[in-house]
Amino acid sequence: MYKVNGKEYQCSISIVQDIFNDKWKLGIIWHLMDGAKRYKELNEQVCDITQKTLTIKLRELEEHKIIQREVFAEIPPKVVYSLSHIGEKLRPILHAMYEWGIEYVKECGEFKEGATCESKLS
Amino acid sequence: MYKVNGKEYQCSISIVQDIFNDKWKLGIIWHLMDGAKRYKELNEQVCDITQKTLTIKLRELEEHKIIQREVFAEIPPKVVYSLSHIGEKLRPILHAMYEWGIEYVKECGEFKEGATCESKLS
DNA sequence: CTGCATCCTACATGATACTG
DNA sequence: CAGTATCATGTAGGATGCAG
Repeated sequence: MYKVNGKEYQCSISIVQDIFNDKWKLGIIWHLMDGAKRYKELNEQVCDITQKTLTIKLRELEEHKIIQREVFAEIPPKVVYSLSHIGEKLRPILHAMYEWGIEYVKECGEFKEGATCESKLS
Repeated sequence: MYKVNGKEYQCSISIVQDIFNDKWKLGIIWHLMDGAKRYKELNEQVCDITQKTLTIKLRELEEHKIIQREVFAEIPPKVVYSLSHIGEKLRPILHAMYEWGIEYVKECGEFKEGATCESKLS
């Protein structure tokens, strides 16, 4: 039995399931793997996400301590988000997911030209 | 640009996001990593899932070719589910998620006795 | 630029009962 | 045993406008 963020889980895999059970968090983390980014950059790079949803998801990731939020006292405002220590440890998992996706397309789908999302496999 | 299962994706990571964006699929796959299992076994082992939802998720995983469904012509009925070739390739990813979950609890949560879900890290 | 406040809807999931 | 059939519900997410 594990207890995190006020919830109880039977298995550590269900923690991961629960945290990432939405449409956006993986994509946000994926883009933060480039390095720290501003709100607007994320808004542009995470395809089709609305401002409202981006804000909510960033807050959730921050509460879960997977990302950090840094505010600069400037005009106009500047806020930068980056992966935390534990967030950084997601990197190999996201890489593996990325590669699995490629494999999956090879077996079950089609590949088209013009993929816009570079691999981040530095 | 990728096209799988009738949908288009900008990035292979979004394929993975889309496929596993629900409350149950990771858990189902996790339990199938033990080996092939019957409907009832899954119903018991995937905590708190209802029959209706289990059926829906198994159908989706089958459509996506991540699991296989095998029917035995017996009375009473016997149906067995198992990971497909591409499904098997999720194994290291789930393992990594499991371990990340442990790390996450160490940093951000509490550990209690009585975790019921063995690690499957044979 | 970085948000928040509303309003709204679709869909994922749950509860329960039933069947070949 | 392995599912369907109904009914009900919460909430994630979208659209839009406003604010410091």
